[in-house]
Amino acid sequence: MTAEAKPASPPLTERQEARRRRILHASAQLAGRGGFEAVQMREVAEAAGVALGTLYRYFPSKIHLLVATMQDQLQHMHGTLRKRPPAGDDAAARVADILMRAFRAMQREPHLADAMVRALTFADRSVSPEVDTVSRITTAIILDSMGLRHPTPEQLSAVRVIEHTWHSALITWLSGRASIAQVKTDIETVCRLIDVTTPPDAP
Amino acid sequence: MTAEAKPASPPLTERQEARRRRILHASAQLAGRGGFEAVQMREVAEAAGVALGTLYRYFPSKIHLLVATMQDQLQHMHGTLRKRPPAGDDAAARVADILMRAFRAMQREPHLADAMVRALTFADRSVSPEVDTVSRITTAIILDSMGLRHPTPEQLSAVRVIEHTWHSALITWLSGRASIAQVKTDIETVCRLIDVTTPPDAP
DNA sequence: CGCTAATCTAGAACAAGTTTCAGACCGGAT
DNA sequence: ATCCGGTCTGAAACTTGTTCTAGATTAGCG
Repeated sequence: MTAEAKPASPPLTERQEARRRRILHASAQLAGRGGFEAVQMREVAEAAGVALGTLYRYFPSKIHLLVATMQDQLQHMHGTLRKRPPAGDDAAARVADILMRAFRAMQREPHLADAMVRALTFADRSVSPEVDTVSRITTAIILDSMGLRHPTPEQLSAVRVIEHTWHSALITWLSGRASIAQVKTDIETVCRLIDVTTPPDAP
Repeated sequence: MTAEAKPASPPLTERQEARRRRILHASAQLAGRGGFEAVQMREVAEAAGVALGTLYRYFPSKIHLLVATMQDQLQHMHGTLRKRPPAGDDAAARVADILMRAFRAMQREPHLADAMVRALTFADRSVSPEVDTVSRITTAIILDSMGLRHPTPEQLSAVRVIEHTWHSALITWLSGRASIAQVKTDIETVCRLIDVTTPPDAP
């Protein structure tokens, strides 16, 4: 089980799977230049070689599309990050390391990051399931880097707060209201919560 | 100096000030039912008794309008909160108390909160100055509740992270992905950072 | 193969944010 | 009081997300 898991609605045919993939590719491509506003549904449809109506059948809104794009990219990143274990003595340092690595990946594609993160935080209730999936993947990445199999409720709270900070810090960076250094500080600051919530022992 | 301070662009005439106020009132009114999508520029203009073009002269986009609405509401809230001092022994408890009080205010007007917070996190670079103003007011509220006149850089970092958590937790609540209890936990968790960054002394 | 339901395409149509424009109006300088 | 530049109005136009429709294609099945 390689961390996939679709809601297993109707199983897609090969051609459909290919269409879906073309759409996601076009979405990421367009987002890569131009960011959120450059992802125009008509253009996505054309670039994916698909009719507008079909695009909407696969992704019921632009937000759905971009959140799905984020799922896709996150999955990639999870794989990439997993290859090299995070550096750092304690859990806090390792989480900070992973998040900074992820942040550097975002810096390489700021427009893409913009489109995905803006969509994520703008999503309303109709996109909750998909956003939740993104959240689960993010949680998995963080817990992974902590090397925890059975986190305590307290630690899970800390992880939730770390995710909040991560998203919000990204937003402030993307909108030019915080520097890269600022984001780094914020991440390191919030990671201290892990120490607070991870009491004694631990070599 | 009661925490006002406009960028002092051209000073507005009385009638203009009145228009601006009517617009903000209409915006809050419409947001109060229906949330973000219920704030339609044509309707705001009509409700404010102003031409569409004029609305756009005062607020260059729907996002600008809603962020300005948030500034307005926050200012109110700052005043209200200031009246009764926050309860709690240490700074962390007081901050958590203030934020929970603010959160309860949001619960009374969830649609309005939705419109304002969604606009805030969706805002792009063109709205940075206005969003920054909101951020400054929020910071002021938090520092106020801590009773700090000269916060250390470390404490400021903690406050930044608290603001990140505050916004992001609100978002997850508004989009139905987190319960009220969850938000409470998140706030209390992040407020622990204040203890961590406020070393010895302090009765 | 031939049928049927589901899916896909092309394109029009609609909704709401934003822009534009001609003319009416307002406030300050002469 | 008159004139001028900036402001406001009303209305149309434009853009992009979303919906709808009629007809072509496809997938699965007897």
